[in-house]
Amino acid sequence: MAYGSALQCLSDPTRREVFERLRSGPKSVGELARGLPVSRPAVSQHLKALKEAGLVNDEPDGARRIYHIDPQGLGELRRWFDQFWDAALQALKREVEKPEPKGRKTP
Amino acid sequence: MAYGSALQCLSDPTRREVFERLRSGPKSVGELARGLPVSRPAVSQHLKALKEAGLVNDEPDGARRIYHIDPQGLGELRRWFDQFWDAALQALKREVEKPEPKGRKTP
DNA sequence: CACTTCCGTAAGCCATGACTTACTGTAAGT
DNA sequence: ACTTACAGTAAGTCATGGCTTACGGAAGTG
Repeated sequence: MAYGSALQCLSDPTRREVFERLRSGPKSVGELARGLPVSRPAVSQHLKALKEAGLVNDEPDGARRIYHIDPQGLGELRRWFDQFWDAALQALKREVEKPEPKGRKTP
Repeated sequence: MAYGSALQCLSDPTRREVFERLRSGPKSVGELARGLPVSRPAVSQHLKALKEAGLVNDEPDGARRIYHIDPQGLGELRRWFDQFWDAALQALKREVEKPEPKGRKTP
């Protein structure tokens, strides 16, 4: 159940902001921290959490580290999420096909 | 940005368990609390949070209240999530189509 | 070899929130 | 009307975790 840690990661607004910034492409830590209302070490800690959740990955580039979104964790999240999506669609379908057997709600 | 509160809701394991139990169909509060390692008031508080996030809805049934999954919040979450999914697919596609223009990483 | 830049880690502070018990309210049964 | 079952709210406790500053290490530049 890796989607648990992934969801917990994305629950924090700052961490979500970091993750969203990676959507436009790979970036370094300093690049990600620039403009954020928190310190750079904070961003490092967030990236560590995101990496352990399988949401991002990194590769060294000289003295810097380039982070990018990892499809791995994203895929697990999507699979878990689709279960509810399918269930909701089926429930909605049942709701529509059932024309109030007893009693009207909008008389 | 309603997906923010939705993600925060689903970050808690207990709240996630409640939400997952609703996947098999609408249930009452006591029914949801039965078997969970927390008290019934705790489940009530979780349901309140889930409702404010647009993830569940409820309707009275005598002295009970029946909760069910709300497609509303689920849809917003999915739209937000698909942005990353698409971005990840495009990035993966670029990665595959790019045969190392300069320098080999695995010589 | 200094010096700078970039980054991760450690320690500590403090707000957030998940849980409990106790209470109130509402609906159904007798 | 009394009693029982169901559910939401209030108040208070306590752990989790997000942030800061301070430090240490590794890689480029003069």
